[in-house]
Amino acid sequence: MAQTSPQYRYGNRPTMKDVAARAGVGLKTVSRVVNGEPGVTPDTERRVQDAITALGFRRNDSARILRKGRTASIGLVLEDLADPFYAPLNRAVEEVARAHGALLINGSSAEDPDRERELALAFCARRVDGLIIIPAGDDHRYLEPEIAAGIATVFVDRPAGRTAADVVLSDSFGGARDGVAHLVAHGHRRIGFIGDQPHIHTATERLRGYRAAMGAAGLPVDESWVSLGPTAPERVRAAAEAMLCGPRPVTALFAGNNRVTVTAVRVIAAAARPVALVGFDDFELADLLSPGVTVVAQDAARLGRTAAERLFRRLDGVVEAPRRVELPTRLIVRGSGELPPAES
Amino acid sequence: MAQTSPQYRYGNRPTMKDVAARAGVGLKTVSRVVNGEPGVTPDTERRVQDAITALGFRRNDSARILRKGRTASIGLVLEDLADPFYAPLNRAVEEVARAHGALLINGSSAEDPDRERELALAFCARRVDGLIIIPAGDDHRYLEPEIAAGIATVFVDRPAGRTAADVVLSDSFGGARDGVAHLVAHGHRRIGFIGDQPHIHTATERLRGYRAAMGAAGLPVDESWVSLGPTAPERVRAAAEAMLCGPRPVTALFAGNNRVTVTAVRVIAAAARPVALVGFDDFELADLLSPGVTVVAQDAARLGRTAAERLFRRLDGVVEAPRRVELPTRLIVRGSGELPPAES
DNA sequence: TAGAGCCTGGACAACGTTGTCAACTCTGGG
DNA sequence: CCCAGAGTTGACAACGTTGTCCAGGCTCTA
Repeated sequence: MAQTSPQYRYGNRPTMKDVAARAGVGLKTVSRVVNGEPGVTPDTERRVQDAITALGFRRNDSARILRKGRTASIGLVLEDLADPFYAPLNRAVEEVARAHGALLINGSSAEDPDRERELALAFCARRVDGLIIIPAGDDHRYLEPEIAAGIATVFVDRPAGRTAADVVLSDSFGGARDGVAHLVAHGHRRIGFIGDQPHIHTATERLRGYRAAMGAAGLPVDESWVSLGPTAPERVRAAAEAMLCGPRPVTALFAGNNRVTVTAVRVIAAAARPVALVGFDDFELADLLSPGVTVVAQDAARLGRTAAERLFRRLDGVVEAPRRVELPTRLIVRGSGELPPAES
Repeated sequence: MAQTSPQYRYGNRPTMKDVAARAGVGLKTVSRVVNGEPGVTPDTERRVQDAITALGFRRNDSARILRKGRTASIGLVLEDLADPFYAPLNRAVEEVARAHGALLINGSSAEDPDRERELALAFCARRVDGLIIIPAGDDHRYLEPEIAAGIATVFVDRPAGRTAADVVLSDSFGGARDGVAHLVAHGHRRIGFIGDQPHIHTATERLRGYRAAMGAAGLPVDESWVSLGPTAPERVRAAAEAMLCGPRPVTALFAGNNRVTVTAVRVIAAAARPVALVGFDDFELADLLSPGVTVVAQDAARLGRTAAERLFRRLDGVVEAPRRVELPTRLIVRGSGELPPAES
């Protein structure tokens, strides 16, 4: 059949009514064809299909959602879409969503609790079926009406604040403890810790791991060896340099996350004497630096996948108490942690 | 006022009607309060607000969208959310969207034209106001009804196929030409080119730049020095090793994108003799490898920002012919390109 | 040939919101 | 005391879809 010239009306799209009129059938018949429902003769179906292509019709999902209740979409609030640690997590969530036929809406909180809240609630207004949140704030009571109303919610990477909900975490404490123990095992006695801001759960957990390892080895911790704060390069650089040049200089550094590690590598590369380093989070090419950077690796993709699967299980109707899942970390030894201390 | 216990009904959220009933006002008055419209006495407003918090009401944006026509959301189809090159682009688009009060829906095409199409059309069904697409396929006529119906569309990183639309690109040809010329200037005569799959526009453009630089220097190109294909490490590794060990081994490599560069760095690090390298796309820590990797850098964030700004300009009603914007690249010299050829 | 049952198709209400418009209340002036 | 005008408020339709339900035509059987 020759396709007649499409009759688009700008900003005024054809609806099922238009298609029905053109095909000379009823409204519901068009709906049936569009949704592949049974009960339409092949001939009628073809007439409808022709009308659809001729008019350039596309179903309006807003109306559909309004009618059906479910939106087949989930929202993801993370810290920074562009962070190399969160990007794979994002992708993993997307894959799981796709496998369940859902779309993904996402946004970066930039560590701002207000922005996190704003994003999460905007997603709720869109009536996403579920939410995955990497918390920036530490009070998530604002989500209670939403959760009660049926929006499944899973927190990742950091626990929710003041709210019972599913959480998927990495073992920050254990990972940091093992990483620091590795440095201790190689003879280091004065080890610095540079981490993220103290209100971030993973930052304090890792610091706790650091203290645990030091304590277990009977090593005192000079408070000038500990620095928490923003991961901006300038801040980290200043902190590292202070530790390396202070009155009681450290011989090794433990970096609290991937952003810190990257800056630490730069500082150490420029340092007068070799400094051992272990970083939390693996990163691309870590093995090609010299020495290769020893890291405590967490599996960001698995974190995302686990959270998303948990979310969809809830959406599928599984009812159980909120659970806390903790994924193990893995120490990847590459050399930078094995440097002997410059002095005993 | 004491807050009465919330009366959430699971899966059956309160609507404006419920709020109106509880506050003892009309439906429209609730709407006015929710949207901050004028013409409501402070007393009435407070009654409504109380009812809202008591019921845990949140406006249903699906219904709102249906009624208003505009969705205040845009869709972004990219190749891979987790790719370190696209992640900043993604973030930049998000920032611009946010500045315009729009949400971002996104998805990865994984270089699959069908998946690109599926995602883009799903976004259209959601009635996004605009689309930003990093094309995987080379035929975008499927979008014509959508564009005609008013969905603004901008293509980024690669041009649209068979459709007139705004495009924002990096200067792949010029960048590759300059990068290769840099190698030539350092005495290299036999230079390999490893790029992405031939159906990808940027891949062929960069190859064209390579050929142009070689031609301009009067250097013949042995076809065994050119390899296009998937950027999977195995494929790139095999290609690089073949070029380094072949009958006419190359003394330098030009890597067609960030994925290729990373693998090339690994191969070269393990090679018997030094091999010069220039890569397209900058990457983190490129300066800390030894030697530092010389790259042709494109500004992914700027690419995304430019595209998004263009999109919103169209959404603001600016009418003009589709335009092609080409952003310059920048050669960042770090050392790996300056290695002399092993032999003349 | 009548009756039962199936298949196809369509009329209509409902989802939750916003725009239109009319009605109402209150103030102040004549 | 009435009226104009301003300021509030609410009734109602509409947005585009889907679920429910019924009508009409057909086939099949007795």
